[in-house]
Amino acid sequence: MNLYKYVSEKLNEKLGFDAKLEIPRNRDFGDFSTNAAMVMAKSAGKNPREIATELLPKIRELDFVSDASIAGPGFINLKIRDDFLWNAVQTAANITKSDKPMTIDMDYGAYNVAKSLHIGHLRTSIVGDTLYRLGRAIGHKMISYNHMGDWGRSMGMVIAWIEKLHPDWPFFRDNFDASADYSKYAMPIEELDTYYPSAAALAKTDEKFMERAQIITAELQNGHPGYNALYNVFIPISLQSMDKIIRKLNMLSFDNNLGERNAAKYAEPVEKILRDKNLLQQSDGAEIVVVKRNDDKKPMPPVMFRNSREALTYDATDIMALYYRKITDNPDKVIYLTDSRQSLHFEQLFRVAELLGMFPADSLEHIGYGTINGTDGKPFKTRDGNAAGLNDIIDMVQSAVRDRVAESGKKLDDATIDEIALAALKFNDLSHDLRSDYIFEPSQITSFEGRTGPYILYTAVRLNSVLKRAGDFTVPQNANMGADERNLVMGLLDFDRTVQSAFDSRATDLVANYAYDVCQLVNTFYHNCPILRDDVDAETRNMRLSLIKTAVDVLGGALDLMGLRIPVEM
RNA sequence: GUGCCCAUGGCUCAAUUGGAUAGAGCAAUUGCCUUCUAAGCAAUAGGUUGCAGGUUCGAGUCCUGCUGGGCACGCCA
Repeated sequence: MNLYKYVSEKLNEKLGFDAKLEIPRNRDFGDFSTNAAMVMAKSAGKNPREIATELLPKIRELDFVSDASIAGPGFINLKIRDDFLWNAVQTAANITKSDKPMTIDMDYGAYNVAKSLHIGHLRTSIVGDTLYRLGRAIGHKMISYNHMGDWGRSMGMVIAWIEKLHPDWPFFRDNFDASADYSKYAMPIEELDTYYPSAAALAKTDEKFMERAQIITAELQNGHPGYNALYNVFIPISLQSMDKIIRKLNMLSFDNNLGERNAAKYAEPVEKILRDKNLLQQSDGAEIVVVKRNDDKKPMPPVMFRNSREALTYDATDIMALYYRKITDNPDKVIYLTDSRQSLHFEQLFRVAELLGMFPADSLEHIGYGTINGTDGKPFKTRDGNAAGLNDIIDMVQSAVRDRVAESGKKLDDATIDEIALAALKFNDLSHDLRSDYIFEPSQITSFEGRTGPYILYTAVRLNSVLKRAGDFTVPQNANMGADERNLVMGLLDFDRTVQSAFDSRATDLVANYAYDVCQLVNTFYHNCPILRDDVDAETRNMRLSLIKTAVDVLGGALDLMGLRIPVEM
């Protein structure tokens, strides 16, 4: 039930005017408020309060309105009838499906093969997963892509490094036998993870090594059998390690783990379209697509399709990936979720897609999120100055929860501790505005007072505990609500609206902050309104129990959208 | 140099996308466990929304200029 939408539509219908319904910041003003009179006054050249006085009787005719009054410069404040609210709140946890469902490709994660996940992958993973769940809940057909970095220079670096370690391995021989089984060359993930950083460090000082890596990259892409066989040895190892983190973060698994390598298969058809449309140009030995327009005020460099060493760049593979999605999903929208530093790249990419006639500009969307910084305001690093690994961060939060539990004398199993830790980590990430940077302070994440994920879980756990003790109860037809109960009802009735606008504006922080707001209302109610005490009469008890049930459903719904679960106890 | 983004109590973040008295959490001070889980509730204190103009019934939000910060700008992804 989307109360906001319902009231808004009925009100506009009654007034014959498209007014904007607002929820007053100050609840004393009423449940809803409209500025219709002030907007109408402008075109009519009249006093807003005068018009408001004319509108008031009409508004009072609406059956769900218990009171309407004029305030301030001409706001009309509404109060909703309690019996209407009580009836409405029974379906507060339901999410309204979209009346025009779309097919939406979501590109997030973008994990790199043979490079362990680090803090830079945190937001794209967590927020991407939540956006996906939001879209799905609203009824869109969501298709997720982990566009893996599995075909670029880093692959050449890793292979070059292995060549350095094991020059005697068969992959590097001229008489390589592609039909043999090479699975015995598989290395543990911990070892594989060290290859890229080592190679990258060496390449910085050793030009010859860098050159070798570049040659290998090009040869790999052109089908060199030995390199491809070796590549096929370490790819599954890497995929397994990604999968482990995905499960640790309680993310939905990707519908597609298809990256640059898959995209590169479509080089030919894409290049043909580019040539047919006469879009490819030679420049300094490279092939480029000019995307600059005459009316551009900002610099708009060309898109690099193929570099002077004849390797495909990520510009090229991104175009091909888009082509692949067009011919397989034919989506209404493609949403990319990456670091905001890639904004220019995506603007260029979208222009190429438009030039190719593949996707209109408004069907492609890039959401750029800010960086996660340390207290110094610079990208978060571990104490030794390295980018913090995702596994290390998760472990750190988990051990902090373990300490906290030990301190309190509670006994919780490992699964519960992991769930609490995950809530701390994910809520922190989701509750921040996507577009801005935020500061990641381990001590703040791991202290669980106030505005945190554990606070939300704790609230839900307490509610469940009451429901469990209470046993069966009946939902009363009507309710005589006090202020705390009524405030909670209004909060719960805002769930559907929040979900809708969170997806519409791609703002996952709305869901997280909503959950927190509801918890505050719940906890005030919980504190002030006894339920199972002997002096509470049956009618009141039933009313409060049904309210708690709905609150758990709503909180559970919000938590589910964040990929979190309510523990049994904590 | 060109362009994009940001600036809100001591700290970390909000503000229904132009609405009414700018709200939370942390840190500080204080009260509440013989009551359904105190990871909780309640109270006090803390603000010229970076600076200067402008737009209108109304600006933290929109426009202009300035100051300070972040980021990007063809052969990495």
